[in-house]
Amino acid sequence: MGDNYSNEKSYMKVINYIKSLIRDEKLCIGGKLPAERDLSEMLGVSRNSVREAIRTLDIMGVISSQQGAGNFLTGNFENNLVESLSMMFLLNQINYKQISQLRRALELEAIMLAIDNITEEEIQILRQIISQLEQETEENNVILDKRMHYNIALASKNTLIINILQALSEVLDKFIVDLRREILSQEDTREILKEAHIGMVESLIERDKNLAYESINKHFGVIDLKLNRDENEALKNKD
Amino acid sequence: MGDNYSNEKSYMKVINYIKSLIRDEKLCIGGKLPAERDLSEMLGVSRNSVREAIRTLDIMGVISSQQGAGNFLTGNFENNLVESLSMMFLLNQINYKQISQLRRALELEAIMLAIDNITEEEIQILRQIISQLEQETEENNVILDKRMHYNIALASKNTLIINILQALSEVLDKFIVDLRREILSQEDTREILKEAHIGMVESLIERDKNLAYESINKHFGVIDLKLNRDENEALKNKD
DNA sequence: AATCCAAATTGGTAGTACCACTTTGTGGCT
DNA sequence: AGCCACAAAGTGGTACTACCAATTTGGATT
Repeated sequence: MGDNYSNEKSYMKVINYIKSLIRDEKLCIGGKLPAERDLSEMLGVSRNSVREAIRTLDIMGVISSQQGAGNFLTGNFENNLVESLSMMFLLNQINYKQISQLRRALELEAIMLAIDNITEEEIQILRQIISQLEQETEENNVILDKRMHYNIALASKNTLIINILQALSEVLDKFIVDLRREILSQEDTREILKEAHIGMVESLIERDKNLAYESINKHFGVIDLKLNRDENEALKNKD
Repeated sequence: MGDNYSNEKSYMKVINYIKSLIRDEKLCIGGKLPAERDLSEMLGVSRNSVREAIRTLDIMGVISSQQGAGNFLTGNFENNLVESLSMMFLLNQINYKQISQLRRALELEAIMLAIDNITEEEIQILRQIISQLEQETEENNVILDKRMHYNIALASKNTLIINILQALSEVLDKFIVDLRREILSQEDTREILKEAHIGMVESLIERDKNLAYESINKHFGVIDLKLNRDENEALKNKD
């Protein structure tokens, strides 16, 4: 009966209000939200509820809080993805293999889009990274590796894919330092990986989608090999 | 100086504590979290802070709150993704095209994985959906379309990809009902889409990755066409 | 043994008070 | 006039209390 609409949770009122501010362009990125006490009064909810909403938007990456200054609309979503993926990991809902498969799909799409959209400057950056790969310290290789993938993603010009790839990279850093290090420390796999990387950059220079496809395959072939071996060992340990 | 480590925000203490419960397997999916008042006392923080943490985990999809009963560990992450993507939309950080590109990448990976992993039962389900596509009501087509994509995703056995695709589908539903309806209401595009769908199922039956690739291309070719046309019209309207 | 109702439990919300940090503005100094 | 310092105001961070609303629990009644 009583359609009094008050079933809406208080903190949702706040979130929806902030959404409406964004929609009506009364609030833009970088802008400052009304003070918590003001929001509280305006919407007729307690400051607790306001803060629950703010905290939520904070974790989502929509806003960032600065004590003493205010809450500001930002729009950094990578961190949110990292948190979510970490949680999925913790809950055993995903494993390395699934992340690797997702990453493979996105890297492939990214490089294909990059071939269509990359600029001359972006190619220069990649050329430079590749040439630096020659003076290989193990430590440097990890950094250069990440920088290369990141720059290819950037060239795709797809914010969403860039963000997700970045988040995946961070999660992998957090959970499988060992695997990355192992791959890079072995002569043979490192060599294949290097070939794959060079192939990827080459494909961007030549706008060669077939080469891109092959290179991505080569790249993730190495990783899958390791993952499958780890999986088998895990199974053996169960006996 | 004062490395007193108390810089950690109170609500982060709570989140980390819950994470540790999960890590130590003292808390499993479906399990009930300690009561808010207990958490508050245990960790030496106010109930406010506990609630900010709980709310955050709630929005992330990690837990779900039931008034009077308790907070329970769930692990439904789709909703979180939907919220985040909606926000990115609102903030104009992403557009239809980028979502479509991401979806294309995931659909492709999903069908490739499905070819390797699909079971006989899952194929039967898809066969049935395809045959139902013949008796085409516009309304039904939308539903069947979604069901088909979802079942292919399921067959990939990659939770992460399944979740993201599901989230993308919901976001698209929320924001571009018109586009979907338009594509399905036009004789020519609908026909191509149907061919693509049949091709996708066919490729799963025959374990034919080339056909899968072609079919995905055909499928998203239709969508991209519409998107590009919309984009051009938007540009024209700027004059 | 099954049912029902009251009490305890637990999440949802409001309000107040105070701390910590930042911004602002005012007054005094050069 | 311009600069600096310091006080005041503004704002997020946290704690505590009180009460409401829904669920669960457990004992009394049948």
